[in-house]
Amino acid sequence: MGRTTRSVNYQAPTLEDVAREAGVSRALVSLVMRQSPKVSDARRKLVLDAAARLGYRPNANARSLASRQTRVLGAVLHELHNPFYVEIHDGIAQGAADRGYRVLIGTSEPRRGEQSALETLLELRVDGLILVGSRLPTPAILAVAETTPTVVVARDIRSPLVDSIKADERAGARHVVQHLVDLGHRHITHVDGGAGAGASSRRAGYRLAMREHGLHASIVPGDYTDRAGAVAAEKLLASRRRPTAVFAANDFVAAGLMSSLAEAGLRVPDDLSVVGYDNTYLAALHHVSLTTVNQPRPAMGARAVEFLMERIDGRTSPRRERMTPTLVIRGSTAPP
Amino acid sequence: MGRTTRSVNYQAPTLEDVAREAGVSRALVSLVMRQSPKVSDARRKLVLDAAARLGYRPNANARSLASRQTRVLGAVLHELHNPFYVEIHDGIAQGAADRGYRVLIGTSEPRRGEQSALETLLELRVDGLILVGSRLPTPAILAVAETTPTVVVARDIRSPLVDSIKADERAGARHVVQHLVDLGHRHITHVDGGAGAGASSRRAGYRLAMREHGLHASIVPGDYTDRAGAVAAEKLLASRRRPTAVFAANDFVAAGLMSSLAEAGLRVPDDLSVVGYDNTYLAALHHVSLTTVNQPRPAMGARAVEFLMERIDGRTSPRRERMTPTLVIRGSTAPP
DNA sequence: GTGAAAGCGCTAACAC
DNA sequence: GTGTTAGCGCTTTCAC
Repeated sequence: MGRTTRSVNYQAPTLEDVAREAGVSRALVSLVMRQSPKVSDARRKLVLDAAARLGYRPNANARSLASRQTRVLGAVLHELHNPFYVEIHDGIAQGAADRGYRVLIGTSEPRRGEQSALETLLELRVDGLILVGSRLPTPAILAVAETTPTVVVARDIRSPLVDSIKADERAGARHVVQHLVDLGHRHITHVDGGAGAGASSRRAGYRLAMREHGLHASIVPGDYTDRAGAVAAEKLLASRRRPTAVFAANDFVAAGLMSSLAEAGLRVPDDLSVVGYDNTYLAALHHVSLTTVNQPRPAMGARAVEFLMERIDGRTSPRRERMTPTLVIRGSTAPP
Repeated sequence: MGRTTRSVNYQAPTLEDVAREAGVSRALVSLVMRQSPKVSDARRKLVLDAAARLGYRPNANARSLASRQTRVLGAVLHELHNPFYVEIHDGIAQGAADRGYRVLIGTSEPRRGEQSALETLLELRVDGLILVGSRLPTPAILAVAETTPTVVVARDIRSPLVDSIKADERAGARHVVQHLVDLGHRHITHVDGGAGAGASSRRAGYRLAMREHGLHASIVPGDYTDRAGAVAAEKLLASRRRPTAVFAANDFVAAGLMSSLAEAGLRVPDDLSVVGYDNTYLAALHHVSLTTVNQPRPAMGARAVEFLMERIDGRTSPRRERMTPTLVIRGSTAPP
């Protein structure tokens, strides 16, 4: 095997090396690499062959330093574990690829803030930024938007500096309540999502809908985790007046809830109806079969890229888009 | 509001701007930014204040061009949707942060190969690369390792150029078979993971264990998706000789399997035992309660960073680590 | 500690 | 079409 690793102190070939190998000028190589049309096919091939021979790979740092653009979009997902965000990212990746942009996801230690992820991306001077489900304080986001085109998804920000895309959470929550009321439920409890993206709107929508139906709103605090659902279940089981239906802040909460309920011997939907939110694959599993609210995730991501492109191209007027959520009825709801 | 966006043609302040603002030389600012100890506290503060006033953010491109290192690690996850890979990434993020490195995840359009994600990271000249569950052809990985320190997780590569970390899948599969045999099963079918990372080892481990017990191995082809599980369930239901237990390639396959089984009116584990693999949160959901094999995911990620650091520091001898998997027994298995 | 000077690998005018 | 030139924003000797 001899010299095992070239990795250490390996010197990547440069434009200049390629030019020398091909016997042409550096400028010509640069033009070829940038796919300029004003290069003869013969010389192009000459250069490309030389580059391939050397294993040349353009240095993005040098390139963006000189050109003042990176053709890279930065994405920060609040949670990599939440399939909801990941599916939004699918739309982002697709949209970006369609336009010849790359996407990099900034990450940070588990749960240690999005700020550091953001910072990395910013130092790289990405051309634009998409924040998915961000829980960053608004001022922090605005400060970023001041310097870099920014759009937020699954969160609302009212500022001319950023565009936002989210589903109409209030409407989604109202659909849920309407569905349960139609089934005959009157005692409907909401386990909320705490500070999670969209949680306050879902809570507000629930409150509003309950009032409209002349029903009493009752809210158990939680967050977007199945753990929160389990905790909430215990509270519900211990309460004097058990609801006949529970509207969980998202599918994870609902799953945690259902697990604890099952452990306690309660059956869904016979003893209690449960509704989730987000329509993740979790909800679709037959064992779970959760009635839930669907948001057009990939479409939301694709739209974010669209808005971002417009901003990169100079649009300054803000865009705020509300996508329409739909209720997906499965087996976790039934008449009381 | 006046001029709404500064984003467009916003000119980020440079080292020079900070130096001017602080009334010092550029070199001093550079030293401060790199946290050099040989700067007096007074001058340090002077510079830091000026930088804060201007909203200065170092340009990573310029920095890495000059210093020939980025302090960034690139990660490529085969699938963002698979919580198994994401939890490995948690370990990576943690390990990297502990050592002052950043992590960027390369992405590509859904399902369109890891190669383009890799390319982006390589052009950025990341200091090292971690491939998680990669399905890239080995030569492609070796070509990359030739130029950049590389380690693979949840995949094995025998080459002095790359380190690898994976759990002992064969052992995991044997645990599964042993458990089922102990329960009294003799007709155990394996729904495999096709070309998935580790799938062939799980298959081999299953085969081996079955032979050791003098049992007949029977394999239904699949891949790492719940869809594959559903398809396999139909095949099993249609077969003359239905097994009493199924060992699924991973938890997703198991979930799909259980869903289809439930639809067909079969009960798990009463009519059929099911075992998964990976111990994702899916398996832990009470509604699923899947017996499965656990791999120490965050530890695997952390170890990957450790190896990568050694390689970046110059180690050239390869490391291959096999982590020990453990069987997690839940409610999906019972005597036939 | 501090300042000057060179150069990292590339792009972008600009002449030829 | 092709070659020349001047930076992009930073780090890194090296002399002071």
